[in-house]
Amino acid sequence: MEFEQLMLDNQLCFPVYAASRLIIREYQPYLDNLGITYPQYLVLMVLWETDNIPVNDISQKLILNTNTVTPLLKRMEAEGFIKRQRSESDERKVIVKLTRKGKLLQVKAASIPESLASGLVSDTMNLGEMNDLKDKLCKLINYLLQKNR
Amino acid sequence: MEFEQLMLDNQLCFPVYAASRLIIREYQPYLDNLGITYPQYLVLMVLWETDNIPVNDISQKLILNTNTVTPLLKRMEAEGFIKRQRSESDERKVIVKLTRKGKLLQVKAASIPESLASGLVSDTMNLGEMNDLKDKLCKLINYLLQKNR
DNA sequence: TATATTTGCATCGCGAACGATATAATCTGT
DNA sequence: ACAGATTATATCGTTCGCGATGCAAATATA
Repeated sequence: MEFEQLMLDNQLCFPVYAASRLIIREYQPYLDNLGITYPQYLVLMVLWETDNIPVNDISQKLILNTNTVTPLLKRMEAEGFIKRQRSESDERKVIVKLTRKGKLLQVKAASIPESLASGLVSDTMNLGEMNDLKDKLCKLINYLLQKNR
Repeated sequence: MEFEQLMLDNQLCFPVYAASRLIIREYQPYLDNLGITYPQYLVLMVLWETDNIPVNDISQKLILNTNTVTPLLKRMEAEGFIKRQRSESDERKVIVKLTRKGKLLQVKAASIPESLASGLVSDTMNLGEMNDLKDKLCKLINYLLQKNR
Protein backbone atom coordinates (compact mmCIF):
# COMPACT_ATOMS: atom_id res chain seq x y z
CA MET A 1 0.00 0.00 0.00
CA GLU A 2 1.51 3.22 -1.17
CA PHE A 3 -0.70 5.59 0.78
CA GLU A 4 -1.37 4.05 4.14
CA GLN A 5 -3.18 7.11 5.41
CA LEU A 6 -5.77 6.54 2.67
CA MET A 7 -7.17 3.37 4.19
CA LEU A 8 -10.62 3.11 5.69
CA ASP A 9 -9.37 1.46 8.84
CA ASN A 10 -6.78 4.11 9.51
CA GLN A 11 -9.25 6.93 9.65
CA LEU A 12 -11.61 8.19 12.30
CA CYS A 13 -14.39 9.40 10.06
CA PHE A 14 -15.44 6.11 8.53
CA PRO A 15 -16.02 4.35 11.86
CA VAL A 16 -18.09 7.30 13.09
CA TYR A 17 -20.07 7.35 9.86
CA ALA A 18 -20.64 3.58 9.84
CA ALA A 19 -21.48 3.42 13.54
CA SER A 20 -24.03 6.16 13.13
CA ARG A 21 -25.89 4.27 10.44
CA LEU A 22 -25.66 0.96 12.27
CA ILE A 23 -27.00 2.34 15.54
CA ILE A 24 -29.87 4.05 13.73
CA ARG A 25 -30.64 0.67 12.16
CA GLU A 26 -30.93 -0.70 15.69
CA TYR A 27 -33.54 1.96 16.43
CA GLN A 28 -35.49 1.14 13.30
CA PRO A 29 -37.88 -1.56 14.59
CA TYR A 30 -38.77 0.48 17.69
CA LEU A 31 -39.34 3.66 15.68
CA ASP A 32 -41.33 1.83 13.01
CA ASN A 33 -43.57 0.82 15.85
CA LEU A 34 -44.22 4.47 16.64
CA GLY A 35 -44.53 5.46 13.01
CA ILE A 36 -41.59 7.87 13.08
CA THR A 37 -38.08 8.13 11.63
CA TYR A 38 -34.89 8.70 13.60
CA PRO A 39 -34.60 12.42 12.81
CA GLN A 40 -38.27 12.80 13.74
CA TYR A 41 -37.53 11.01 17.03
CA LEU A 42 -34.77 13.55 17.67
CA VAL A 43 -37.18 16.43 17.08
CA LEU A 44 -39.67 14.87 19.48
CA MET A 45 -37.00 14.46 22.16
CA VAL A 46 -36.20 18.15 21.88
CA LEU A 47 -39.88 19.07 22.16
CA TRP A 48 -40.57 16.66 25.03
CA GLU A 49 -37.84 18.48 26.91
CA THR A 50 -38.93 22.00 25.87
CA ASP A 51 -42.20 22.57 24.06
CA ASN A 52 -43.22 25.74 22.17
CA ILE A 53 -39.90 26.66 20.65
CA PRO A 54 -39.02 28.26 17.31
CA VAL A 55 -37.66 26.27 14.38
CA ASN A 56 -34.22 27.70 14.92
CA ASP A 57 -33.94 26.29 18.46
CA ILE A 58 -34.61 22.83 17.11
CA SER A 59 -32.09 23.11 14.30
CA GLN A 60 -29.47 24.42 16.75
CA LYS A 61 -29.96 21.58 19.20
CA LEU A 62 -29.86 18.92 16.48
CA ILE A 63 -27.03 20.69 14.62
CA LEU A 64 -29.10 20.61 11.44
CA ASN A 65 -29.74 23.40 8.95
CA THR A 66 -33.19 24.93 8.73
CA ASN A 67 -33.48 23.63 5.17
CA THR A 68 -33.34 20.15 6.66
CA VAL A 69 -35.57 20.90 9.63
CA THR A 70 -38.36 22.77 7.85
CA PRO A 71 -39.42 19.87 5.58
CA LEU A 72 -38.94 17.47 8.50
CA LEU A 73 -41.34 19.52 10.63
CA LYS A 74 -43.82 19.78 7.79
CA ARG A 75 -43.95 16.01 7.49
CA MET A 76 -44.37 15.72 11.24
CA GLU A 77 -47.18 18.25 11.13
CA ALA A 78 -48.85 16.30 8.30
CA GLU A 79 -48.64 13.20 10.51
CA GLY A 80 -50.25 15.12 13.36
CA PHE A 81 -47.37 15.00 15.85
CA ILE A 82 -46.76 18.75 15.99
CA LYS A 83 -48.24 22.11 15.07
CA ARG A 84 -46.42 25.09 13.56
CA GLN A 85 -47.62 28.66 13.98
CA ARG A 86 -46.10 32.09 13.39
CA SER A 87 -44.98 33.89 16.52
CA GLU A 88 -47.04 37.00 17.23
CA SER A 89 -44.24 38.91 18.90
CA ASP A 90 -41.82 38.22 16.04
CA GLU A 91 -43.47 37.41 12.74
CA ARG A 92 -40.28 35.85 11.37
CA LYS A 93 -40.38 33.02 13.87
CA VAL A 94 -42.42 29.86 13.58
CA ILE A 95 -43.23 28.27 16.92
CA VAL A 96 -43.36 24.49 17.05
CA LYS A 97 -45.56 22.76 19.59
CA LEU A 98 -46.54 19.20 20.36
CA THR A 99 -50.06 17.99 19.67
CA ARG A 100 -51.74 15.58 22.05
CA LYS A 101 -50.65 12.78 19.74
CA GLY A 102 -47.07 13.99 19.91
CA LYS A 103 -47.15 14.22 23.68
CA LEU A 104 -48.64 10.76 24.07
CA LEU A 105 -45.79 9.30 22.05
CA GLN A 106 -43.39 10.10 24.87
CA VAL A 107 -44.85 7.39 27.04
CA LYS A 108 -44.55 4.84 24.26
CA ALA A 109 -40.98 5.91 23.55
CA ALA A 110 -39.87 5.79 27.17
CA SER A 111 -38.69 2.20 26.98
CA ILE A 112 -36.66 2.59 23.79
CA PRO A 113 -33.36 3.83 25.28
CA GLU A 114 -33.43 1.02 27.83
CA SER A 115 -34.07 -1.60 25.14
CA LEU A 116 -31.40 -0.13 22.91
CA ALA A 117 -28.80 0.13 25.64
CA SER A 118 -29.23 -3.49 26.66
CA GLY A 119 -28.82 -4.38 23.00
CA LEU A 120 -25.64 -2.35 22.62
CA VAL A 121 -23.89 -3.07 25.89
CA SER A 122 -22.21 -6.43 25.55
CA ASP A 123 -19.22 -8.36 26.73
CA THR A 124 -17.02 -6.47 24.29
CA MET A 125 -18.33 -3.07 25.35
CA ASN A 126 -19.49 -2.41 28.89
CA LEU A 127 -21.40 0.57 30.23
CA GLY A 128 -18.29 2.43 31.33
CA GLU A 129 -16.66 2.13 27.94
CA MET A 130 -19.91 3.22 26.35
CA ASN A 131 -19.99 6.36 28.50
CA ASP A 132 -16.36 7.07 27.74
CA LEU A 133 -17.15 6.74 24.04
CA LYS A 134 -20.06 9.14 24.41
CA ASP A 135 -17.96 11.67 26.33
CA LYS A 136 -15.17 11.65 23.74
CA LEU A 137 -17.67 12.16 20.94
CA CYS A 138 -19.26 15.07 22.79
CA LYS A 139 -15.84 16.65 23.30
CA LEU A 140 -15.13 16.26 19.60
CA ILE A 141 -18.51 17.74 18.66
CA ASN A 142 -18.04 20.73 20.92
CA TYR A 143 -14.57 21.31 19.56
CA LEU A 144 -15.79 21.23 15.96
CA LEU A 145 -18.75 23.48 16.73
CA GLN A 146 -16.59 26.03 18.47
CA LYS A 147 -13.84 25.88 15.87
CA ASN A 148 -16.15 26.77 12.99
CA ARG A 149 -18.13 29.48 14.74
CA MET B 1 -37.81 16.03 33.44
CA GLU B 2 -40.08 13.05 33.64
CA PHE B 3 -38.22 10.78 31.25
CA GLU B 4 -34.53 11.39 31.74
CA GLN B 5 -33.57 8.60 29.42
CA LEU B 6 -35.29 10.49 26.59
CA MET B 7 -32.77 13.32 26.55
CA LEU B 8 -30.39 13.91 23.67
CA ASP B 9 -27.41 14.24 25.98
CA ASN B 10 -28.09 10.98 27.75
CA GLN B 11 -27.93 8.87 24.66
CA LEU B 12 -25.10 7.48 22.61
CA CYS B 13 -26.72 7.62 19.21
CA PHE B 14 -27.11 11.36 18.86
CA PRO B 15 -23.44 12.17 19.52
CA VAL B 16 -22.40 9.54 16.96
CA TYR B 17 -24.89 10.88 14.45
CA ALA B 18 -23.91 14.51 15.01
CA ALA B 19 -20.17 13.78 15.03
CA SER B 20 -20.49 11.92 11.75
CA ARG B 21 -22.08 14.87 10.04
CA LEU B 22 -19.66 17.37 11.57
CA ILE B 23 -16.55 15.44 10.58
CA ILE B 24 -17.85 15.02 7.04
CA ARG B 25 -18.33 18.81 6.98
CA GLU B 26 -14.64 19.11 7.82
CA TYR B 27 -13.84 17.01 4.76
CA GLN B 28 -16.07 19.14 2.53
CA PRO B 29 -13.58 21.81 1.36
CA TYR B 30 -10.92 19.20 0.54
CA LEU B 31 -13.36 16.95 -1.32
CA ASP B 32 -14.91 19.90 -3.18
CA ASN B 33 -11.41 20.52 -4.43
CA LEU B 34 -11.32 17.03 -5.94
CA GLY B 35 -14.88 17.25 -7.23
CA ILE B 36 -16.15 14.31 -5.16
CA THR B 37 -18.51 13.71 -2.24
CA TYR B 38 -17.68 11.89 0.99
CA PRO B 39 -19.31 8.57 0.02
CA GLN B 40 -17.54 8.79 -3.34
CA TYR B 41 -14.26 9.33 -1.47
CA LEU B 42 -14.97 6.15 0.48
CA VAL B 43 -15.53 4.19 -2.73
CA LEU B 44 -12.27 5.51 -4.12
CA MET B 45 -10.39 4.52 -0.97
CA VAL B 46 -11.70 0.98 -1.36
CA LEU B 47 -10.64 0.89 -5.02
CA TRP B 48 -7.24 2.46 -4.38
CA GLU B 49 -6.62 -0.40 -1.99
CA THR B 50 -8.09 -3.12 -4.24
CA ASP B 51 -9.04 -2.39 -7.82
CA ASN B 52 -11.23 -4.56 -10.09
CA ILE B 53 -13.76 -5.74 -7.53
CA PRO B 54 -17.50 -6.44 -7.83
CA VAL B 55 -20.16 -4.03 -6.54
CA ASN B 56 -20.90 -6.30 -3.64
CA ASP B 57 -17.34 -6.11 -2.27
CA ILE B 58 -17.65 -2.34 -2.16
CA SER B 59 -21.01 -2.36 -0.45
CA GLN B 60 -19.73 -4.88 2.11
CA LYS B 61 -16.65 -2.85 2.97
CA LEU B 62 -18.63 0.37 3.28
CA ILE B 63 -21.53 -1.36 5.07
CA LEU B 64 -23.94 0.12 2.52
CA ASN B 65 -26.74 -1.60 0.62
CA THR B 66 -26.35 -2.16 -3.10
CA ASN B 67 -29.30 0.13 -3.73
CA THR B 68 -27.15 2.89 -2.27
CA VAL B 69 -23.94 1.84 -3.99
CA THR B 70 -25.27 1.26 -7.49
CA PRO B 71 -26.46 4.83 -8.09
CA LEU B 72 -23.30 6.10 -6.36
CA LEU B 73 -21.14 4.14 -8.79
CA LYS B 74 -23.21 5.30 -11.75
CA ARG B 75 -22.60 8.92 -10.81
CA MET B 76 -18.89 8.20 -10.39
CA GLU B 77 -18.82 6.51 -13.80
CA ALA B 78 -20.58 9.53 -15.34
CA GLU B 79 -17.87 11.72 -13.80
CA GLY B 80 -15.21 9.46 -15.31
CA PHE B 81 -13.62 8.19 -12.08
CA ILE B 82 -14.49 4.54 -12.57
CA LYS B 83 -15.72 2.03 -15.14
CA ARG B 84 -18.28 -0.73 -14.59
CA GLN B 85 -18.37 -3.89 -16.65
CA ARG B 86 -20.10 -7.27 -16.34
CA SER B 87 -17.87 -10.08 -15.19
CA GLU B 88 -17.33 -12.70 -17.89
CA SER B 89 -16.98 -15.60 -15.49
CA ASP B 90 -20.16 -14.69 -13.60
CA GLU B 91 -22.62 -12.58 -15.58
CA ARG B 92 -24.40 -11.48 -12.42
CA LYS B 93 -21.41 -9.54 -11.19
CA VAL B 94 -20.42 -6.06 -12.22
CA ILE B 95 -16.73 -5.38 -11.85
CA VAL B 96 -15.71 -1.87 -10.86
CA LYS B 97 -12.35 -0.51 -11.92
CA LEU B 98 -10.58 2.80 -11.64
CA THR B 99 -9.99 4.93 -14.71
CA ARG B 100 -6.77 6.86 -15.12
CA LYS B 101 -8.59 9.88 -13.75
CA GLY B 102 -9.67 7.90 -10.70
CA LYS B 103 -6.16 6.61 -10.10
CA LEU B 104 -4.62 10.03 -10.42
CA LEU B 105 -6.95 11.36 -7.73
CA GLN B 106 -5.14 9.25 -5.15
CA VAL B 107 -2.08 11.47 -5.32
CA LYS B 108 -4.19 14.56 -4.86
CA ALA B 109 -6.06 12.97 -1.95
CA ALA B 110 -2.94 11.78 -0.16
CA SER B 111 -2.65 14.91 1.95
CA ILE B 112 -6.28 15.00 3.11
CA PRO B 113 -6.04 12.67 6.14
CA GLU B 114 -3.00 14.57 7.39
CA SER B 115 -4.76 17.93 7.03
CA LEU B 116 -7.89 16.61 8.65
CA ALA B 117 -6.11 14.99 11.56
CA SER B 118 -4.23 18.14 12.40
CA GLY B 119 -7.57 19.94 12.32
CA LEU B 120 -9.25 17.44 14.63
CA VAL B 121 -6.51 16.76 17.12
CA SER B 122 -6.52 19.59 19.60
CA ASP B 123 -5.78 20.41 23.20
CA THR B 124 -9.09 18.84 24.22
CA MET B 125 -8.51 15.67 22.22
CA ASN B 126 -5.03 14.30 21.65
CA LEU B 127 -3.94 11.57 19.28
CA GLY B 128 -4.19 8.83 21.89
CA GLU B 129 -7.73 9.72 22.81
CA MET B 130 -8.60 9.88 19.13
CA ASN B 131 -7.27 6.37 18.59
CA ASP B 132 -9.12 5.11 21.62
CA LEU B 133 -12.29 6.66 20.23
CA LYS B 134 -11.70 4.97 16.89
CA ASP B 135 -11.05 1.59 18.50
CA LYS B 136 -14.20 1.74 20.60
CA LEU B 137 -16.27 2.63 17.55
CA CYS B 138 -14.77 -0.25 15.59
CA LYS B 139 -15.57 -2.64 18.43
CA LEU B 140 -19.14 -1.36 18.47
CA ILE B 141 -19.44 -1.70 14.69
CA ASN B 142 -18.10 -5.25 14.72
CA TYR B 143 -20.46 -6.18 17.51
CA LEU B 144 -23.48 -4.78 15.67
CA LEU B 145 -22.46 -6.43 12.41
CA GLN B 146 -21.98 -9.80 14.04
CA LYS B 147 -25.15 -9.51 16.11
CA ASN B 148 -27.40 -8.97 13.10
CA ARG B 149 -25.82 -11.53 10.83
C1' DT C 1 -36.61 58.24 9.36
C1' DA C 2 -34.85 56.28 5.20
C1' DT C 3 -31.60 52.69 3.97
C1' DA C 4 -28.66 48.85 4.75
C1' DT C 5 -27.88 44.74 7.23
C1' DT C 6 -29.18 40.86 9.78
C1' DT C 7 -32.25 37.24 11.14
C1' DG C 8 -35.61 33.43 10.53
C1' DC C 9 -37.68 30.53 7.65
C1' DA C 10 -38.64 28.53 3.22
C1' DT C 11 -37.87 26.67 -1.65
C1' DC C 12 -35.14 24.20 -5.06
C1' DG C 13 -32.04 20.80 -6.65
C1' DC C 14 -28.94 17.08 -5.96
C1' DG C 15 -26.78 13.26 -3.70
C1' DA C 16 -27.11 9.91 -0.44
C1' DA C 17 -29.52 5.97 2.47
C1' DC C 18 -32.67 2.43 2.59
C1' DG C 19 -37.09 -0.61 2.37
C1' DA C 20 -39.61 -2.99 -1.04
C1' DT C 21 -39.47 -5.09 -5.18
C1' DA C 22 -37.78 -6.89 -9.76
C1' DT C 23 -34.86 -9.58 -12.86
C1' DA C 24 -31.47 -12.37 -14.60
C1' DA C 25 -27.68 -15.56 -13.66
C1' DT C 26 -26.01 -19.22 -10.87
C1' DC C 27 -26.33 -22.97 -7.76
C1' DT C 28 -28.72 -27.04 -5.40
C1' DG C 29 -31.14 -31.13 -4.74
C1' DT C 30 -33.49 -34.66 -6.73
C1' DA D 1 -31.84 -32.24 -16.59
C1' DC D 2 -34.75 -29.21 -14.32
C1' DA D 3 -37.72 -26.87 -10.72
C1' DG D 4 -36.74 -24.12 -6.76
C1' DA D 5 -33.67 -21.49 -3.95
C1' DT D 6 -29.93 -18.25 -3.80
C1' DT D 7 -26.98 -14.54 -5.40
C1' DA D 8 -25.78 -10.09 -7.65
C1' DT D 9 -27.36 -6.08 -9.23
C1' DA D 10 -30.76 -2.70 -10.36
C1' DT D 11 -35.17 0.23 -10.04
C1' DC D 12 -38.57 2.90 -7.49
C1' DG D 13 -40.30 5.81 -3.92
C1' DT D 14 -39.60 8.31 0.40
C1' DT D 15 -36.87 10.74 3.71
C1' DC D 16 -32.98 13.01 4.97
C1' DG D 17 -28.88 16.54 4.57
C1' DC D 18 -27.13 20.46 2.69
C1' DG D 19 -25.47 24.31 -0.66
C1' DA D 20 -27.47 28.06 -3.09
C1' DT D 21 -30.88 31.21 -3.17
C1' DG D 22 -35.16 33.94 -2.04
C1' DC D 23 -38.04 36.81 0.88
C1' DA D 24 -40.16 39.15 4.51
C1' DA D 25 -39.69 40.86 9.25
C1' DA D 26 -36.78 42.96 12.50
C1' DT D 27 -32.75 45.59 13.69
C1' DA D 28 -28.88 48.66 13.06
C1' DT D 29 -26.90 52.69 11.10
C1' DA D 30 -26.32 56.84 8.81
